[in-house]
Amino acid sequence: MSPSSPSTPSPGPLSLEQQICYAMHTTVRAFDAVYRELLAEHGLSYPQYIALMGIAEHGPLTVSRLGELMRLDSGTLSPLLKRMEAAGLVGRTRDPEDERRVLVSATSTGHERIAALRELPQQIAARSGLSREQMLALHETLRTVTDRLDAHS
Amino acid sequence: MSPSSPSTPSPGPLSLEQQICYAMHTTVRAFDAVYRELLAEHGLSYPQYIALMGIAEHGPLTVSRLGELMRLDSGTLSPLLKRMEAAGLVGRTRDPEDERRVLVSATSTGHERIAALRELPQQIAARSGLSREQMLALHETLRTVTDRLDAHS
DNA sequence: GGCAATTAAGTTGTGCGCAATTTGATAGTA
DNA sequence: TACTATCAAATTGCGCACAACTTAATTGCC
Repeated sequence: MSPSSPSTPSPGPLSLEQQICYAMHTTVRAFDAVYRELLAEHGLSYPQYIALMGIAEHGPLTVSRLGELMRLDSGTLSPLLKRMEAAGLVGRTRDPEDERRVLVSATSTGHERIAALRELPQQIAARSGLSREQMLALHETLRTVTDRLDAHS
Repeated sequence: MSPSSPSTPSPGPLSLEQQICYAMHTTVRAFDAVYRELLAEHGLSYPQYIALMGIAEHGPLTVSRLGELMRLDSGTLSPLLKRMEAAGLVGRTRDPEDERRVLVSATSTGHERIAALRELPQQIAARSGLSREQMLALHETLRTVTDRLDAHS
């Protein structure tokens, strides 16, 4: 009987290389390295780049709203935003409407930094070697997976 | 002119949600949460699970070999392996052939832990909601992307 | 043999990430 | 009004990750 037969769903312990978590882990490491390289000269880390993009695009927003966007909590965002504030990229002010909230917005320096990175997505796309169709397919698959994983919890 | 016309490759700064790095970041966060939940009762973190799989499968191997497999350096692996040794999951011994090297191997407890996690890949696959074909396609795409990203450096 | 160059792990410092807790502000209710 | 509950952000503690450096062992070359 073939090991891929439908009647043998678990043909022994799955090898590491066959597991999706391993593939994801490996790909993320590779992406990380490339972003690190391309962002270094702009003084941004990969999470900072995503945060700055989100802040610049979605206007002044609260820490928890940014947290929903990035799937990160205040334990991660608070120190990250303080570092970005110290770097002059974002401003943080208490919301006068509700002093519990902190509104984060991009400074002009922050906007300039994002503008200077206008070409980054294309650079990454080029390095990834995926066609536009493959890129869209991957994007769609990632969105589907994320939604499904979320649905369970 | 349509914004997706071939003659307009960069129709203004790309929105965060359209960027592949954002999709990857989001998906990884979602996967992380699920692995964290399923591995908690086994006393393993996600990186420890991958490391233990690799060690159990690829026999006694050096720290640097494991580093190639996981794309991590000694700065990450040394403390991680020490924690796993303290937990009784792996053994570390200097290679008598070359005292610079440290050979890492899974203890019987480590093998048992992996055996107890035999069903994890299926559980993850089920939660991800991808068909076998979609899973294989995603896997293939990830491998391709990783290879291409590596090729550039 | 002696000695510089290389190699393998480990250490230090900084940043990202989460769980659990704390601080401070708002909302609700007696 | 006062008291409790809830909510937002920050803090603490621990683990993962990399860059840069250190330590110790091996190799290569004289």
